[in-house]
Amino acid sequence: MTTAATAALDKVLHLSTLVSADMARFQSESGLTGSRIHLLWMLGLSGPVTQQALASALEVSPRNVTGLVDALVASGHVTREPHPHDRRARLITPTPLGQQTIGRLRSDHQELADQLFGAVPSAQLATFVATLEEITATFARLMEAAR
Amino acid sequence: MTTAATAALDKVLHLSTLVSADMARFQSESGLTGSRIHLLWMLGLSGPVTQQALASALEVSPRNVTGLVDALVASGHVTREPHPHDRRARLITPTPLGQQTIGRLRSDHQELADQLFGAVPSAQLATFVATLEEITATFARLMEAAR
DNA sequence: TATTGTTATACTCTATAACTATA
DNA sequence: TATAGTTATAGAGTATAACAATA
Repeated sequence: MTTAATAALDKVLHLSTLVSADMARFQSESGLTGSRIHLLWMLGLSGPVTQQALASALEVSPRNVTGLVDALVASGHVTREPHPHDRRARLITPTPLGQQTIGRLRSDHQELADQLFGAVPSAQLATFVATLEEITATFARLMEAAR
Repeated sequence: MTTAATAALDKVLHLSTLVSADMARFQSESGLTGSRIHLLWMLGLSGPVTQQALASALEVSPRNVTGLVDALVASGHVTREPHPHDRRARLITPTPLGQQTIGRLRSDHQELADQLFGAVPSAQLATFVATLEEITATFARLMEAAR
């Protein structure tokens, strides 16, 4: 028998799958991969940063960032510039093409959000968001306890 | 400015991230990878099937399934048996170890669902699920229209 | 002819370990 | 000594194309 709780979790996972599929469309249109898009997104949030900072933000090894940045330099989305105060480090900065891509990521994200939630009455949306916040907080507590 | 809609979408994505992190725990405990777990999960839903069927269910190439099944045979989770009616095909069947893993996947899934949603009042949960269904349906329509 | 699965080849993401240059 | 990044090496997932066996 399927409980109401498992049905709810399954629906959350299903929506995640759909959102991932939507992201795949952006990937094929832009010629970028998911990991490179993720890096660009983070770079858009932070502004120019070192590779170390990207490795922390993406929760990935420094070596991995080297590869992703190599690819984004080759495709013209970012530059590796000398760090002004630390000659060991490099500043990763979006090029105009990179900035344009980040802008499209943001507008697509906003557009998707509006399309999905625009028709939901605000009281219902408030309950939805409050529930999400509750279960996310519960989850964080569970993972904390399991650690 | 962040709209209510983007805030809602961001929270959904955040929860997805947390669920993925939880899955990573199962992976390290079982020694399996995400893709192999996904295959086992599907195999549990379908019962013994051909690799073609798995490729369709996982939305992945037949070549990819060959590699995943190779690994799961090596780790003792599934067997490749001759198909009774079609000598081209192989039936992939979980071993006792595979069945036990599928069972743990299911019980962990159920337990997680209960932990997350168990404390949510049923009226609130109903609104939550109804909202999820609405936006999922909206999404399906959008993707259909874009195709 | 069409389908099932495999071999061949290649790209991407990912990690750890050893190393260089700098702090 | 510690940190930033790269080179070396390796494993896993993924794809396409060519091929063999069978339908």
